[in-house]
Amino acid sequence: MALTLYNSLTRRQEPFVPIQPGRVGVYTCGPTVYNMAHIGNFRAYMFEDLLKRTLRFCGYSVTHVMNLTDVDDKTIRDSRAAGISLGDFTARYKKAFFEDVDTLRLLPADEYPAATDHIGDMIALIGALMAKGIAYQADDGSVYFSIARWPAYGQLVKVDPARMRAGERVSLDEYAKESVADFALWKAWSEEDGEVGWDSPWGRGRPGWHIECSAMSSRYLGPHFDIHCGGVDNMFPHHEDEIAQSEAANGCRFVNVWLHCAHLIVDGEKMSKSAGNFHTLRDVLERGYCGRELRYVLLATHYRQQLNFSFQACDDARAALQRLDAFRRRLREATAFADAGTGAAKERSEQALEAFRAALEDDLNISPALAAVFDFVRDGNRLLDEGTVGGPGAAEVLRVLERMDSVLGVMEADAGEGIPAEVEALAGARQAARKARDFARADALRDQLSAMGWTVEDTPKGPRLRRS
RNA sequence: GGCGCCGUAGCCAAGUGGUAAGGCAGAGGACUGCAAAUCCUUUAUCCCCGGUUCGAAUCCGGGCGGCGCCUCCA
Repeated sequence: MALTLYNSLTRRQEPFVPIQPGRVGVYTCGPTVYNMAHIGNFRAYMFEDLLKRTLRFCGYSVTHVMNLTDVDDKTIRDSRAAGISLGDFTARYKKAFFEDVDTLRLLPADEYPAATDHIGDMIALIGALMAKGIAYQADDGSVYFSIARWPAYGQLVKVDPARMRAGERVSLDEYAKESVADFALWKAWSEEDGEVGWDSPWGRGRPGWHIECSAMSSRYLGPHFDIHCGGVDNMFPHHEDEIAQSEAANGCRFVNVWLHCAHLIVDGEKMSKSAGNFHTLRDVLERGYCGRELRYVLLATHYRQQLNFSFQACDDARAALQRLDAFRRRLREATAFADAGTGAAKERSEQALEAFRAALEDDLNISPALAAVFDFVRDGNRLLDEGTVGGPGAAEVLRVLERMDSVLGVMEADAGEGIPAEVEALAGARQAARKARDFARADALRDQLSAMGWTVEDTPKGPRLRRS
């Protein structure tokens, strides 16, 4: 079996074939840095993280580029409202974004190009389109891409330009365009832009939204690369326009595989500020959940499936993760036990890893992948109960579990498990009380430990302490 | 109006022609001094109505319900 992915361009699942053997270039649409990213945004970044980790798991070397949109209507509007420069304003949210990326254990991209650092690349791209006569400058001073002069337009979304509802959501000042479907490449400076603007062959202004992704993706990945991702809402017009601009300017195919993830909804409803169900990562953390718990929630639904977020789901995730943690803890301990033979462990491990791999290779089918993990946990626990796994066998099982986690990224961070001397002493006293069959005292000590946040588990090999 | 997605146990969620994975929660049991952890057993007329088929959650038609995109929203 090999990796297959659902390509939005062909609307079918197809084998993934990289342009260069063994190497994959991935571009993902990143945040517009004008506020805190919400959990819906992170759903998309989580899916991209899963893709990236799966590609690596399958042996590919991945180059990942994620843009930061730091100049657009909203960043300009809100920075002015805040009375600070665009750069100072977006810097705040860039910082917050990277903190969140870290909390959610998203693997960092290789490049995070910001739009404002690549204005030159965009001007060059627009220049190429002007030279080819595909773009034009309208009476309002802005430069537009002419769909009429690019018949290949509309590969991703089957839109009929004639059917587009002119005027409905098109601001009046855009009537300068030759056709409603034309989109801005360069927006002429206007009063609301304040200090923000760059000089160009078409006068002072700023780039349109779509052009940044075309310019920055080809800058870092070349004009033709493997995979481009984003949320479904970006298919049209953003990605459609990117394809048109890039292919028209560069004269070659832009992207081989387009992947889009479905949206996240909350308790069955669209997430919105007015509905009061709008959550940022920080909101979730304030409710007492940790990054990996939200990570699990965002990861556990297939990316093309609408994800229904709820705090119940966070609770479920916590319990599921504790099960994984407990299993790993047992395995760690068991590596120190006597060798119980590696046959059963090895066979079961290979089988589990294969099932896990097969599921992911099937368009990142996470549910069966997780099922493979939990089946493995159950069988592994059974072998541990039976005492048929120890020493090298346990190490083998542990190795496979950690290999799985290289994709999931949800297991307990190692943390040296430092047990305070005081806790250790109480546990020792409790054990002594148990030996003396003074159970009332033993239970009192256990309650005391519990109040301090520690759980005692009595195993055949002695008590085990863990944070609860 | 155009394009598209979805409806499977109390909750989340796979499966897309041969009588239903997995997680959480619940029930019973084993283990334990009691617990915890773990294991075993157990919990589904697959939204409705027709149709195709030897056989449908799975394909087709029609309903009902939820969600998304249609110019800068992941």
